[in-house]
Amino acid sequence: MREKTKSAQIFEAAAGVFAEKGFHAATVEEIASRAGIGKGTVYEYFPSKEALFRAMLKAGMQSYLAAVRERLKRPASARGALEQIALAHACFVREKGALARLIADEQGCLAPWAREWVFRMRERKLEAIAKLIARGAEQGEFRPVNPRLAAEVFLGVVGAICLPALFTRECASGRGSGSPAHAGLESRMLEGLKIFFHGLTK
Amino acid sequence: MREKTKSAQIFEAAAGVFAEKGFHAATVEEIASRAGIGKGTVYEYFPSKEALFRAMLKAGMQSYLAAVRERLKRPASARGALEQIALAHACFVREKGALARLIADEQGCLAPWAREWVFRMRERKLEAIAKLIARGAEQGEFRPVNPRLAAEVFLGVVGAICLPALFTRECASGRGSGSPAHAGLESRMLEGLKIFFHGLTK
Amino acid sequence: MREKTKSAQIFEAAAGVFAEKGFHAATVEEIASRAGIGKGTVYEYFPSKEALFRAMLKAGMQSYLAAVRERLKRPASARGALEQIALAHACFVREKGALARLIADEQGCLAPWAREWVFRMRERKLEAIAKLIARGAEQGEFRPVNPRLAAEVFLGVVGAICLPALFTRECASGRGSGSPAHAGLESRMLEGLKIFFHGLTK
Amino acid sequence: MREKTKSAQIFEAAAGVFAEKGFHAATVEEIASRAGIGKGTVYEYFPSKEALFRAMLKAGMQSYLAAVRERLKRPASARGALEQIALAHACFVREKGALARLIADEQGCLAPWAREWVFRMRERKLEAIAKLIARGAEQGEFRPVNPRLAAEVFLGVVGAICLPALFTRECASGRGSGSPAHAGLESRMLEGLKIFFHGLTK
DNA sequence: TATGAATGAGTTTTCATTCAT
DNA sequence: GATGAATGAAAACTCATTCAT
Repeated sequence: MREKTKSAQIFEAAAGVFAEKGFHAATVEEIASRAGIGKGTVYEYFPSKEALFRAMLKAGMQSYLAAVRERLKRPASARGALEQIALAHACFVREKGALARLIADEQGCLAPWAREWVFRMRERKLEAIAKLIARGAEQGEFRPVNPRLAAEVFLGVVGAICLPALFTRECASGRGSGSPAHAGLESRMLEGLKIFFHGLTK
Repeated sequence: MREKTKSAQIFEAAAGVFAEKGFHAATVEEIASRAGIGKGTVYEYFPSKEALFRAMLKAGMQSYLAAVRERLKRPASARGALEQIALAHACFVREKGALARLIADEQGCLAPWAREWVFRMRERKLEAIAKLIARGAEQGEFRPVNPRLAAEVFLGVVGAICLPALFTRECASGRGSGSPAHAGLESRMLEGLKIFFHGLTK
Repeated sequence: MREKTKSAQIFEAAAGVFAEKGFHAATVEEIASRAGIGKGTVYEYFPSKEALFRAMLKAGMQSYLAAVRERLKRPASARGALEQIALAHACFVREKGALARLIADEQGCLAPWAREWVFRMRERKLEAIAKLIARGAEQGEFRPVNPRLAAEVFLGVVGAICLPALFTRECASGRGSGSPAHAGLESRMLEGLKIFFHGLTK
Repeated sequence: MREKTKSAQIFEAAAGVFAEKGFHAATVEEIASRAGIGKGTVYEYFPSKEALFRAMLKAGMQSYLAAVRERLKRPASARGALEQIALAHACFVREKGALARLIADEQGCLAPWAREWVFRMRERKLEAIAKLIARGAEQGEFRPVNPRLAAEVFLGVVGAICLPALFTRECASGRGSGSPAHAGLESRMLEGLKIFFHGLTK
């Protein structure tokens, strides 16, 4: 009766190592040893280092999206919805720092194919957020702005607020809640967003 | 009478290759061949691949800072100063795409030491910007806000606006001015900043 | 009531895989799966891959020798005896193509120890055949020749006639009788031997 | 002023190791060390172990064919031509034992692609020899026989005569002339062929 | 000074073998 | 007995670095 599947164990170790070292500098050996298994065992679950990386990114992105969707279930104003997205982002960063550095981090220095994949993900997020902002503008909640541009600004703000938390070493240990960089991440997020929303108001 | 010193030639080639492939996937051989010199020659100028990387980052950062300082020479309002910083950033991205992806890009997945170095650079920038914002608030130009937080938001906005330009392939070729992603980078920057400044006003 | 013992099952699968891939490229996993058993089970019957290979060669050689002896039971002229040997060889190739490629094939590129073993087997065959030829010469059936040399020539002829059948893919499937390369193997053998016997006559 | 090119050095070492161990069991490290160079150097000349193997086979086959053609320059009777072919074969075996085991040896246990390549080479040889035999029959030199079958028999005889020389360890050392297995290889070849030619006569 | 051929440490990947179930 | 998940030794291959020219 193990709590985690072997795949999940490997994912977690891989996220940590890949985030710390980057794809090329990470070694399968270190991933395996951090997962507490033998090197060969990794290859029982993933056909190659790259496949492991892709699978981990994909799973991570799905869990990220699931967290966002969960928070958007209840209807809310445009501002409320955007705040929920931002808080989901902060929460993801706080709880899965290592993964977040690879996924939520929009600008990772990855292999070209990974960069493109991450970029496409970002485009999808931008579209959804731009739609929210456009709706907010139509309904008089925001002043009229270029929704696409405002969406980019929004993601920039959210990312910037989380950045310090991504640089701390403790991220990797999973439960970074005690780290000073994480302290009040959500409240700093809300306060930072106030500037953004103030910029969209009236 | 060469236009560029050998070091500068190597820096330029290195920036391109490092930005495209990342530190580990980049090979000294490709850097040398792109610089039009022999592999061994690189080692006449830099003792190791890592030393070349550090030196290139440092030189790049210095040219970045010089560009910013140049734009801040003439006295200006706080908003004017921040706009100049943002435009310098955009200009740097447009002209040295590859380098920018490594330097201006705050979140690169680099080796730990490089990440820390980049992080410290960011801290210095944040301090300077926070000071500008605090001054603007004191002088009634902005409403009172947490200057440090606002500075983070500012960098987030500036970075987000430049991001699409950093993803385009043409960056590497040095003169990316024709690329659609670069078109109107400065005007998009100013428009994006309007939201930010609106958020700081009244 | 299984028709075949587990060992025989494994032998058959092993012969196929070893013949197709060679000793080193063959994997225990594929042998097991082709035998329809689990990988670990192979090790219940053979202590190692190499032991399995040796045992399979040995068993194969025994069945080859048994087939030859069976055909030599009834007294015959020297020519008749040699023809029976050749036909036994052809028959073995036709029915156990994969094994034949490993055993009857005198020149396999095997591990050194296997090569020596195969070579010793060949020496024994040569001795027996040389004796037959010498007897034939004594009794006036053949003209006087160097019996050892003639025996080598005999084996060369027999092997050459069978060669095309050893290269066909269908060998592995066990019952290759339908293959064009096998069609008339025995009659081609007898016709080829006519040249040989003509060379020994008068 | 080296006597041999680096490629030739590697070819020679590779032929020895591949012949002794087979393709899969041979290691690049051993080939390199036998060639007296570093492991990495092999990869400066050949992109992969397999490429080295193919190149070595091809070069070896060309030198084999060149040796045969050289001996067929002067016009000769069909028998004379066949004898020259056989002697070229014997000579090749004596001088390049290791390579011969891979090339002249018709039945090597190689990777499938290599097996097919060797088989096609054999087919070409068979055609040429069959033509010689057919011509000899037309001109009354030989009695009428199936030329294709007779060619197969011829190759079988030639191969069988050389076989003992291929099994000796000294082959690899290049100049195996002192080995007992090589002693009188040519004279044994001619004597063995007498049986064959006697079989074709009258 | 500039070069690139040579090198071997380090990485990914495979697979024979073990052993708990 | 039978199994297959787990393992790590071993092998192909890459590339930073050296050094003779």
